[in-house]
Amino acid sequence: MKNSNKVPICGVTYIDEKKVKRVEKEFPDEEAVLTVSETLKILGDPTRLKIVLSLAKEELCVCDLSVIAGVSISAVSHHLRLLRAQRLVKFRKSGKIVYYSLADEHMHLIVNLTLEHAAELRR
Amino acid sequence: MKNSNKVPICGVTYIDEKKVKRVEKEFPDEEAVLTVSETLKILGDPTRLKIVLSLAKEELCVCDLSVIAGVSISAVSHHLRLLRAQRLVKFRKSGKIVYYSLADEHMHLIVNLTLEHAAELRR
DNA sequence: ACAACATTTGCACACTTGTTCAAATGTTGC
DNA sequence: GCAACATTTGAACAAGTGTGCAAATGTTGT
Repeated sequence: MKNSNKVPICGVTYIDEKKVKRVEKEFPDEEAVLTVSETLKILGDPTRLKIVLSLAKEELCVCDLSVIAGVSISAVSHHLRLLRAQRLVKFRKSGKIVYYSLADEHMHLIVNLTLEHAAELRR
Repeated sequence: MKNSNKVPICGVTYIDEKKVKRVEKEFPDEEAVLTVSETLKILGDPTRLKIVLSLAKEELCVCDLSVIAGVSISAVSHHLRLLRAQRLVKFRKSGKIVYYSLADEHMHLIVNLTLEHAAELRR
């Protein structure tokens, strides 16, 4: 951001300071923005989205997820690590096999809303 | 995907084919998955999320967005191009100034849901 | 036509990301 | 203990991304 050192930033005449202040007044703090954007970024990958969409229907092991998502088991595992880190999925171990499932109900809602949005765009 | 050429993929004993088939049965088609993940990816950047959060409250010009988001006007403009391409925002021109706003109501919902999810994690 | 200004665009560069391969870890049954 | 297997992890690499700078575009008022 070079502009902030210079005056005027844009022609001061055109900046609507009232609007800016109004927006900034109840803006989520930096941390919240980062958390949310991180979550959305995690979902913003086709492979991970497939994983999440699958888990929205069934509890599945890594191996089965690999088949559905169409990538290697290793790749799935890497993605699951990210999903776990953001607490979007949970898992339980049963011997060698690890079963994953969605962490909470928010995930379903978010995904479904975005599907609706996509559907609307195609009309 | 190297595994798909080899048999068995995992120990055939452990793959639950029924589950896999069940999930694949009504899976969104590839195109839908790509569209949705693309939308989420777009929102999955702190700067763009700030832009969207701002526009959720006020119609704003590029210059004001630059101040709120804390990046250069150029950067904001680049981001707005992406947001426009995904039809997440719309705009109107008034002389030199271009005013941006959110494209539809889905955006509000998606963002708010994710904020809720974030809030829940912090409890 | 010109100067002033908001916005956009092309380029460059550091940085991030998704993937695979190979090796490591952990678990089961012999 | 050992072999078999599911999963995880680390390294490496190509491809993608966010940013600022500088130049281009478009608009207004003189």
